[in-house]
Amino acid sequence: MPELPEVEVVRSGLEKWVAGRTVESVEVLHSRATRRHGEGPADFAARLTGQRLEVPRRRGKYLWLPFGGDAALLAHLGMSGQLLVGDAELPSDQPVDPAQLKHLRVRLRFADGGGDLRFVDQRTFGHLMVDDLVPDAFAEGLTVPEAIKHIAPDPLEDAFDGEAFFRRLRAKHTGIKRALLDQSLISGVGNIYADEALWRAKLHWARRTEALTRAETTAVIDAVREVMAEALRAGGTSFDSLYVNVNGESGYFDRSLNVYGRADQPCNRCGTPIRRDPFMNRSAYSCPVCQPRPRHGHY
DNA sequence: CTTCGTTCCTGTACGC
DNA sequence: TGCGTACAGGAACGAA
Repeated sequence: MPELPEVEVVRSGLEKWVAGRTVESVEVLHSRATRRHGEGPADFAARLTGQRLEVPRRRGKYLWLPFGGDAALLAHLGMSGQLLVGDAELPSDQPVDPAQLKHLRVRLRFADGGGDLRFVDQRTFGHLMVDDLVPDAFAEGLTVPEAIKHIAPDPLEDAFDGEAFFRRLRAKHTGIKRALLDQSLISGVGNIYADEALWRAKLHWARRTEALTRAETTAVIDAVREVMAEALRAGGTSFDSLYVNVNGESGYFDRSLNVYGRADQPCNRCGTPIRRDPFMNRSAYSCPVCQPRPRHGHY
C-alpha cells in the first residue's frame, strides 16, 4: 500500500525515466482508472497526447507531471497502483508481460520510442486524470492540481506549518489517528505510518485531539517524519531500471515495523503483546502498556 | 457546519 | 475439495 515514501520513490523514478519526454499516444484500457477525469477517457487521452511531461511533483500521496504551462497529469496509486516504465530495449509495440496485462489500466507511449509508461492497478482504487494547475493555498509561489487543492502539505514539505497543524488539531473533536488520516489536515500518512508514529510517540490512537498538548503534537509529527525518512531510505535502495518502482510489497514491507500487523507479538520496547482493535472498518495496532488507552471523560 | 459510517474493488487467507 | 466470509485500505460521498 503506497503511502508517502512509496509515492516519493515512484516520483523520483518518473523524474529519471519520464521527465522531458513527449507523449505520442494514450490507451485507457479500463475507464475506472480515469473516473475522476470528468470529461471521460477520450478527453483524457486527447489532452495528454503530444504533450511534453515535465519534472514530477508530489504532495502527500498524490503525484503529478506538469505540462503545457498550466496543466498536469495527476496520479493517485490508491492501494495497489503502480507506475511502471517499460524496458527501453523492449519495443513499445510489443505486448506487456502477461502477468501485468490483467491489471494494466492505462498505457502511455512516447515519441522517442523508448520504454512506455504503464499504470497497473489490481484493486482499481487508484486513478489518473488531467487537471489544471492553480495557485497553492498553503504556500506562496507553488501551484497544485485543482482537484487536490484541499490536500494539506505533508510533513516533509517546507510548506508544512506545524503551528497551524496544532491549532487545527485542537479545534477538532475526534481521535488522533483519525486526524492523522485526514489528508486535509496533514497529508501522506496512511494506516501503517499512523500506527507506527503513534507507537513511537507513545500515544493511544483514540486520544482526543482537542486535549493534546503542544509537546505531544510535536512528538507525533517528529515520529511521522522519522518513520517516513527511514522508509524512504529503505524504499530508495530497492530500485530497478525496468520499473519506476519495484513491486510495492518487496523491500518496503520487510522493513522493521513495530506495531503494524504485529497483533499478539511482543512490543519491541516493553514486551507486552501488541493489541489489535477494530478501527474505521480496518485495524489499529498499539501497545497496551506504552500507549495507554484514554479513560472515558479524560484526555 | 463537523463528524462518522459506507462504499468502491479484487485477491488472499482462513474456517467449516 | 469447495464454499463462504473476513480482511486489506484511500478517500469521495452522504447521513446524522
